[in-house]
Amino acid sequence: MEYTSLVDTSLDLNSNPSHFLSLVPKQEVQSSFNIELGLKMSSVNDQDASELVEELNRVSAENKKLTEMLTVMCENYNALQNHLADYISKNPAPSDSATNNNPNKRKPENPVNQIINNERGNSESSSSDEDSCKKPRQEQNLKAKISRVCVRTEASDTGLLVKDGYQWRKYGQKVTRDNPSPRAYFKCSHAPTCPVKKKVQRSVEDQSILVATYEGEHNHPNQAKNEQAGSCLSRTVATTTLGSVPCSASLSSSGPTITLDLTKPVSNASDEQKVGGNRRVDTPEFQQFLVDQMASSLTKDPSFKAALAAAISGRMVQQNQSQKW
DNA sequence: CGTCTTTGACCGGCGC
DNA sequence: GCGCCGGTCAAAGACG
Repeated sequence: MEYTSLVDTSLDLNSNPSHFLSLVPKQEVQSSFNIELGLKMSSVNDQDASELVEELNRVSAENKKLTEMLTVMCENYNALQNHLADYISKNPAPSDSATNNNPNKRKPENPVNQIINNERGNSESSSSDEDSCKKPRQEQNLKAKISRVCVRTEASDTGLLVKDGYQWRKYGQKVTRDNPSPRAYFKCSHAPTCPVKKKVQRSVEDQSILVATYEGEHNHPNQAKNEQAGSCLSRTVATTTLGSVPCSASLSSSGPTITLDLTKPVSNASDEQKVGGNRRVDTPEFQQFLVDQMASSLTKDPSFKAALAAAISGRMVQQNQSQKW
């Protein structure tokens, strides 16, 4: 099975930010404009007054337009949610026995090659998961959730830290056979109360990508999540799995960018998504599937929306200021 | 001084 | 039974 870089699906939000303005909460939009207008009031004179009034009208009209777009967005979101619910009910997750055909063969596999989607609860979705190969079925059933997250880091960043809002305690590090990069083992700092563990290892193919494998579910609130979600995204790039598709959002100096990482094959993708072992990403059906997956996953993640909204609103202010000065 | 990280040792599962 | 391998433990050191 060969997966290469199949298609560049990067969505550069800079190209036309107004398309995404509907994602920005109304309050944020208003506050951004208020800040901008407040700054201008300090240097106002009579000649500028009419221009300011004119701009205020323009901004108000734009704000109204944005509100309408937001309403439409919310309606689309609800429709998507309903669509997703229908889809899940009609397409239940495949059972272990259906996919785990060769449980005893230990194959050297690249962890990045298995992006496991747990959003729909199909936690043990793939025979390719190295853990599932070795553990008794009973134990597999006990594992509440196993998910895999890819995080792109700066090339200079040699650490194995994946900021996800939770606190982790490192308890081990190993060099595995299939990857020269060491694998770090973390337990949730709330252990033993919280049973969640995670493994972090660099991708064989791309050393700048950290692959974090989470086992279990946190039984406590993520206290730092709200504070860290934004900083985490802006620091480097946060990547998650959108449905079965790995996706990353970066808020760099050049602006917000969402990237679908299709260089990483998907383990639990249904077979109908593959033809002869290769994904047919060029088909309209598959692209629609990607869009659906992206939309549903993005709209589900409040921290992602918050970070995205903050980035876009910041960008708007930046653009308006650059136009004015 | 308490907490966290590092790292070698140890353990258990698996294949031969 | 033996060796390989991934996962975990725990002592020692680093750090604030």
